[in-house]
Amino acid sequence: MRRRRGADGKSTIKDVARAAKVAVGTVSRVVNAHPSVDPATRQRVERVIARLGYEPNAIAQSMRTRVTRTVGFVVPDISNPNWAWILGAASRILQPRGYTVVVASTGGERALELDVLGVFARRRPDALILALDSGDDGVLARALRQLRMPIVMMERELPGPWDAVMTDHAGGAYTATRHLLGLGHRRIALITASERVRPGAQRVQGYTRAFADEQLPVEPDLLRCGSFDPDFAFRETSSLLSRRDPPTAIVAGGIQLLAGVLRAAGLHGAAIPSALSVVSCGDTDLAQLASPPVTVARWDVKAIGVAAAEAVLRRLRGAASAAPARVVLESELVVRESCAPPCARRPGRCQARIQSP
Amino acid sequence: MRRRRGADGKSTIKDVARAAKVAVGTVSRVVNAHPSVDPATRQRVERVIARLGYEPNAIAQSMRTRVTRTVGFVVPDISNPNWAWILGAASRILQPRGYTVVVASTGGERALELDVLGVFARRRPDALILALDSGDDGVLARALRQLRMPIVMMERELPGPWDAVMTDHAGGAYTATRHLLGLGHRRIALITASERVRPGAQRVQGYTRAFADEQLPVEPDLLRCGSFDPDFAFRETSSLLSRRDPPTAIVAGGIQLLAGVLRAAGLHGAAIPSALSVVSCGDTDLAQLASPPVTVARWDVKAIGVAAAEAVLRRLRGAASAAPARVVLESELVVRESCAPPCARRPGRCQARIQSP
DNA sequence: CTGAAAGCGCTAACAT
DNA sequence: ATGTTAGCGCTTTCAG
Repeated sequence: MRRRRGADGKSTIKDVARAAKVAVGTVSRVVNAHPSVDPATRQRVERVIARLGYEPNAIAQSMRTRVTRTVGFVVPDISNPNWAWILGAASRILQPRGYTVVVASTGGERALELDVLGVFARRRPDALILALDSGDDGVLARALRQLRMPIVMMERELPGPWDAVMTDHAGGAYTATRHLLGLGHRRIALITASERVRPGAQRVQGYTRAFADEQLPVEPDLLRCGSFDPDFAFRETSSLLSRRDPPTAIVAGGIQLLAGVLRAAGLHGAAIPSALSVVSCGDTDLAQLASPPVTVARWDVKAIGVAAAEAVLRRLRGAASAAPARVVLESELVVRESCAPPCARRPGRCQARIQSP
Repeated sequence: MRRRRGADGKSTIKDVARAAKVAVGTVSRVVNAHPSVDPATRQRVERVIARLGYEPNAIAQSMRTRVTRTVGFVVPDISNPNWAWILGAASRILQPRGYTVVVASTGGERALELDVLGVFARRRPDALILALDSGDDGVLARALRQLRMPIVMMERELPGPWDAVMTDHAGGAYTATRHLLGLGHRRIALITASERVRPGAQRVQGYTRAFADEQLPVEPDLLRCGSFDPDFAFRETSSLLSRRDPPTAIVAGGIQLLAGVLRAAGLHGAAIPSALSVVSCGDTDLAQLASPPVTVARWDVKAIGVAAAEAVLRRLRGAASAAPARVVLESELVVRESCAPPCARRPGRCQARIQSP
């Protein structure tokens, strides 16, 4: 079986054309399902394609057409289940439409974020879905604009002409805090991400508003903003529980933080909810199956991915210059058993069973 | 500032050459850090590049050089934390080396797997890291071979000339089962993935071997192979606990399965470990923080990603035709508090505290 | 050290 | 309906 092939051993459109005794244009037409091809010719070409195992070279196609049918996905850490779920949801929509997802993690570090934008400037995906962490001094926004491709921001607020999909984390933290306030708690700690990233800032805002509503003061030391790392939550919880007047309740302001809070609470022997009430922002197996099950402010994580993918498709289908869309997902409180009224004496140490009559 | 640009508004190597008054070849040389460029010329070109915001078009580069600096990553479900961790670990190695990871989920469905392989046949990544689920009738293996690129299989055993990295799940299940057997359990259930995928098959094998070692018979109905979906574990656990002679212990043979097992056990009021002992294959926050903490057979999930990435790099660095490497990671038992000797009477219902002297 | 030119594999006119 | 051909943007000889 004679056939000439490219250096990598794959046959090219030329090989097919030669073997089928047609011009390359014709092969291109059958590959792209162009209507004006004689059925007989089409069949002959298709047979040759099958015989040679010809696969159109997407690189060459992209070079010609200037579209890669590729969507970049940039997040701080793709190992984080939050982003993994979102990626999964987005790719479940994009993949069947012929788009391939190209991922990159930034570690939330500015330098890497810039690097990654550079990579995508060179690779020319058709669109970008991203969550950038480093604050904006205009450099990032400019870099994004230079990309000249549809961009969808996730859970972040970087001013610019791009679509954005996010969760009302302020609302989530607000409801969580109110719930605790309503139970009679006053020393409520909030552990969450740095205020420089939207979810962190939003939660602080919701928390603060809940206190303001009751005309109650916020104690600054009870606000622990730093990162989404469970170890951060562990350290902060330990530190909080070691205070002379430990908080009677903690809001874990991030999907991954609950694990750190529970671990530290366990180590400190702080019984939940008798000695310490806990609310988590973000529902997980852990929140549902912990003892007791943890009250959470939950939202539809995957919906972020779905909305982002749909925004991308909308742009790519021609609404390229429509006004930036902005979708905000609601957060809802699910009351479980991790919250109780605060213990009056020996705050943070009391044992509910012992104290009850 | 005059400058001609491509249709997408990006300047090309030609624009740079024109503006710097050099030939495109020279621009190419400075971009690729070729040594033989006069320093003065280099500087002039670099300035123009900065001024025009020129970014080499990776598509065109790939077309010429036939390398994409891209690695495909194919798994059943990228939302699954197991794969997300592995992807994270792999990309943490690949990204700094200039490789971009392209992901695709297959849902474990044959048709999609074939689709995805087709996509990658066209996109021409430099290598592929994958976990295929559908059994092999030779079609898949042939498709992979036609790809003519380095391939690394993860957690799967598909015969062929590719590297493989996997975990000794048989060993994990064996140790877990022995542990239970040693405690005196005899009716031990195993819930795991379908036997058609390696982790499922391996766990059944380890479990069976543990019984064989003790010359004990395996009761087939206690083997529940089906999927890695927590809902599957939930259903099977419910079904098992509804038996007239429910198992006294359950091995959750998959990282995600523990959640389903615990949920069902909770609903059935089966206290752990007094009424039901539980071992999980795969360590998680849930296993560590459940009450009681769950004994697990654990292994280093990320190491799979690291090993896969390293295998890819090794091939890409020239060891293209070395014999297929095969790395097997060990699994280790971490005893926590979810296992106790089986309850003698009223199996599956007794309360440990009531029975102890 | 630098310029000129030949393609990489494909699509999309433009002819016929 | 099909053949021909001009590039897409880049790298890489090959001359000079």
